[in-house]
Amino acid sequence: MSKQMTEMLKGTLEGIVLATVALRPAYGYEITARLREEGFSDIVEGTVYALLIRIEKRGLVDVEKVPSEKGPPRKVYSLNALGIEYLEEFWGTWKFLTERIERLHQEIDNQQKQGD
Amino acid sequence: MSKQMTEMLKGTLEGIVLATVALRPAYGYEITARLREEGFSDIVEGTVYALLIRIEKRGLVDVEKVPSEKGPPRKVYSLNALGIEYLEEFWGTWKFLTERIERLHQEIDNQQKQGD
DNA sequence: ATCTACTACTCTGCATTACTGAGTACCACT
DNA sequence: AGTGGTACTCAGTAATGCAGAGTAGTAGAT
Repeated sequence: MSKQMTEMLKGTLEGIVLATVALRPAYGYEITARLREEGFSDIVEGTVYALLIRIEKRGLVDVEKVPSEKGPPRKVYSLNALGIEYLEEFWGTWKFLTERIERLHQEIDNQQKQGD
Repeated sequence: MSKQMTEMLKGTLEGIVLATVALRPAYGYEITARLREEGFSDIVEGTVYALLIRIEKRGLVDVEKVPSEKGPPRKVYSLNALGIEYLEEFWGTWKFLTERIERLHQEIDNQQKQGD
């Protein structure tokens, strides 16, 4: 993982995982695997599990233990009402940030065009 | 500042400041003020100054001391070749992240529409 | 002259978060 | 017994932003 990406994930990985769970309930190992498929190739399991415990403690998700055919029981997480609310807030914060960064990017772009 | 925004700024504030300086050279107090005007109303000075010292140490910016009419001399930062390269990398990482988050957002949106 | 206010930069300690790297446990197959 | 894949846990570390205080320079008010 590039250092840049690691730092950028701080504050966004939580939203990404909440959104993943919002799409459909999932357990840690599955979430980690899905993130890796999505291109976050170097996400470590420990990071995801720690995050899941965090959001569980904050009461954003409900947890259900489900036996697995191939290993220890799975902790299946699903977004509850508080989690949905929190995810909405995340989209808002994210939108605010992307708009400002996008604006900066375009200002630089325009400047470069004028410099030709 | 919301806790969400604080965490989200980790890893992105650096790019925001680099982009701000790329637009035109600037000094710390000015950058802080500009960020506040842009909507990052609760950015603290200490954060920006610490970040500037960091990117200076990494050799991403050049610094020039310029006397001020109204206070201590200003440290004017401008992006150098290495900084420009680094900023390009930032845009790449940022694009990767926004694409994936945007995709997640739309998948949830589509799901909600189907759920009607 | 000194007090206040604004400009401008610095510094220490803290909270949060992701990574590293190791460990535990359960099951299937050889 | 040993290997490999599934599934979760945990201690220690690095990086970053915030809180809050401090230092300094200039100008105008008291």
